[in-house]
Amino acid sequence: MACKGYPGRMTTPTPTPPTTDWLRLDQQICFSLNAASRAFGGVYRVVLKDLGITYPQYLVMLVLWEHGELPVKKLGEHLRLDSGTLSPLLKRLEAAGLVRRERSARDERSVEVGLTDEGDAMRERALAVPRRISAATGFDVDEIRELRSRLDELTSALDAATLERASEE
Amino acid sequence: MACKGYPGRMTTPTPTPPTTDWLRLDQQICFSLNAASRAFGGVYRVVLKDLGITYPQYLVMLVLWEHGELPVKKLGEHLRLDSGTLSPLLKRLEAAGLVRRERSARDERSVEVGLTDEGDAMRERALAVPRRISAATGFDVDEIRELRSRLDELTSALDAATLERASEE
DNA sequence: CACAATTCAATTGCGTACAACTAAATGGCC
DNA sequence: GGCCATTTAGTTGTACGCAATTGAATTGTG
Repeated sequence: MACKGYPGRMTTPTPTPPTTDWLRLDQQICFSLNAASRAFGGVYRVVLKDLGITYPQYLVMLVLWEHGELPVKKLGEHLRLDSGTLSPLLKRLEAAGLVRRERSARDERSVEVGLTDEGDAMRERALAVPRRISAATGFDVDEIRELRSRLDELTSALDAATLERASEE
Repeated sequence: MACKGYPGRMTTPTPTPPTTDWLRLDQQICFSLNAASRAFGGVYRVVLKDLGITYPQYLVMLVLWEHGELPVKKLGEHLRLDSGTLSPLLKRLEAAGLVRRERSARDERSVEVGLTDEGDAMRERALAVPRRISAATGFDVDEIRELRSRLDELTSALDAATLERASEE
């Protein structure tokens, strides 16, 4: 590295930001959101170690436990994920023996994803997960519900805004 | 693929889940959180295209605009990120001409990250970003603040829980 | 001063995310 | 039936995020 020795500073650090500085990190809702999301990731990593799957893989299993066999497309709609993310993820779940993938007979473009016996059996063990996670948040059920609905509102608004901007071009 | 032809279903889709099914996707706060975080990502991707940086890179710039020159370690503390994430990210910002990295003279282990003139100048253009993002959320300032503090509580609780579990082993 | 423990950035390896593209299959439409 | 737009997974390339490791520099202790 070394970057040829340089004395002291490189640039004037913003002299005196106004009291309402819209660029302050702690003002950014997105940062709090991102941080909370990653903090959850940390807890799930610990809790899911028993099951040997990652958090996104756990989400896929949730959908399959709830809905049974499903084409990749539908899976992606439930999870907000596209095939670029799901294809390799599903291959890993398949390699782990938890799901099975097969071309649909009626529509050869579609791939149906279903649980193996082992994947189905994991549901029992997974029942302990939500309680452990819930305990880690320190929030009660009503607080969680409230926060959840707020976040879902936010997501809807953001999705709508993204589509608007995309269509402006 | 082909998976040797298989007729109909693969596994019994859970027969009749109890009314309070803790494994339902829409019950998971983490999913709402994750979805909101990625929805933000989408909006930022559009808004930040003008500046030619990604959202995590924008967060780094926020910290540098606010605090001026900083060692990688401190940057990571502000952002909850480690060198595994920051090192390559900072190299990209350096390649883009926005930041400069140099070994500290006092402590050769440490690398000081500072803004270039170009990086400092970008601050002006970035002032438009928070307003555009805020508009996209459809939330007013108080709602945002409320949500932010809730999320920060959540993050603290989750971090504490992660540390507890880690120390249990 | 010597030497072990610690600190710090970088690297490696793995697993998401997502845009852009490819290729196969399907469904109108003439 | 032949043809074209659309749908669907998969692949490629780029960029996080994080655990684990490496290697250099520093600090604490005798």
